[in-house]
Amino acid sequence: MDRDISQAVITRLPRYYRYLGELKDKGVERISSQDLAIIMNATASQIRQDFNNFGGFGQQGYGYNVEHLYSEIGKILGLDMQHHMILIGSGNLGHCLANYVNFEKRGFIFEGCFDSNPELVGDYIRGIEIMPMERLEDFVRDNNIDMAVITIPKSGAVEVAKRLVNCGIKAIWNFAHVDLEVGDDVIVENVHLSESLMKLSYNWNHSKKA
Amino acid sequence: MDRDISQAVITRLPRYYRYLGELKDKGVERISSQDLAIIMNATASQIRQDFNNFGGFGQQGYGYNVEHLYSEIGKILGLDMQHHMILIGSGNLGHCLANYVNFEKRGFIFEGCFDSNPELVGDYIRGIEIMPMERLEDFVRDNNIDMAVITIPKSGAVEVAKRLVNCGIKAIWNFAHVDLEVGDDVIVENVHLSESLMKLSYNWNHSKKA
DNA sequence: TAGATTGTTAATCGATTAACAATC
DNA sequence: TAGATTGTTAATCGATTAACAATC
Repeated sequence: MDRDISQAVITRLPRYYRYLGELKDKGVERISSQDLAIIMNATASQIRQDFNNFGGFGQQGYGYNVEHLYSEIGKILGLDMQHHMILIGSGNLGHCLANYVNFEKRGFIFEGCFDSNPELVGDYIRGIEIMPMERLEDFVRDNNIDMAVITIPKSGAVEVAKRLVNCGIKAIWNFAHVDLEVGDDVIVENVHLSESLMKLSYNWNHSKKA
Repeated sequence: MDRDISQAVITRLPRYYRYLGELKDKGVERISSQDLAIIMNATASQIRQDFNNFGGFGQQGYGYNVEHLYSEIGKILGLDMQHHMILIGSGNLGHCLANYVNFEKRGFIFEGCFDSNPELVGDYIRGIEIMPMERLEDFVRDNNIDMAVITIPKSGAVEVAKRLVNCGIKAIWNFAHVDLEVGDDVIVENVHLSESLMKLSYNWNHSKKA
């Protein structure tokens, strides 16, 4: 159905979702693209174009029904489905992600955690058992895992990604500072924190001179 | 000097920096835009355009000297300077960031940490003292702090950002899931983890149907 | 010198914004 | 019905890619 939507649009969807959720919580029933544009600091034109990639959610002369639009965007993002996830690496970052209660609310459920450090094996993070890396393949197969989160250092990440792909994982949320080489049928979403910090550094340095 | 470089270019700089660092570590002396393009999965044309935003780093018939280019991009990104940072929030995410040894190597130094939970005050994260929020303004002024990292929940983030701006902070690395409202002279770099995860979710859902 | 490869201009492509007819 | 606001087409803007003259 909705093939070849640009990543620029996809990147904006969660932000729409957030603002619509806030409006919904405030009890706002309907909103025009113009008013939403003001709140979100965007253009009404872009908002209408973005939404129309997925079908007509609005009504002429009325605007958009907040609750309906919110729920539709949620579905587009796949938030109406359950995602069974595993965590590779149980360091601070892994802990932090496992503790994000909001993830679970949105259908992202951590089913297991793996760590190469034998001393941590057997511990629990928020009810999730830490297992040895050897158990990875079996666990993925037995528990219908469809997403993996890589929070280990870059040195081990490429190898782990290969194993994940080999046992059928199709989505990887990668926090290791490498570009993972996977096939076209595997989706990788990178969070490169140090690159984000360098970007801040650049913009800070260069704004001072303006 | 180098005004109005597009954010698309800036976003790519840290990635160039990473690949050039790896080449340097491997002992590679020079590289052409063509070869770099292959390694990085980009186009030679884009690479040359990007570099030329900042001046001519290459030489016709030769290519680019890896070590020189690496060091120049580092300077452009401000990695040759020290950044004095504070951490707002000492949860798992704060811990994880404070423990990134590579940040310190690149000149990003955590000087202090603040938490509203009185039970944590007085503890240390990697040698950094956790202080009560009341001490924020004084500490910033006395220690030449120029960057702040917000790792507290969204509910408190807007208020804290205001206080940071009021005491002169010009760069905020924001992990709270809100858009901070700050003046034009303050740089905010957002890391919205849940939006990143939703994007992964979208792409995963929609790739299956292809 | 000849070959290689940059720096840079021109062409293309894609994304954003503007405009307006359709319609609630 | 008249006013409001969408859905959508057309215009603009910006970013990427291609081409090539300059030059090491």
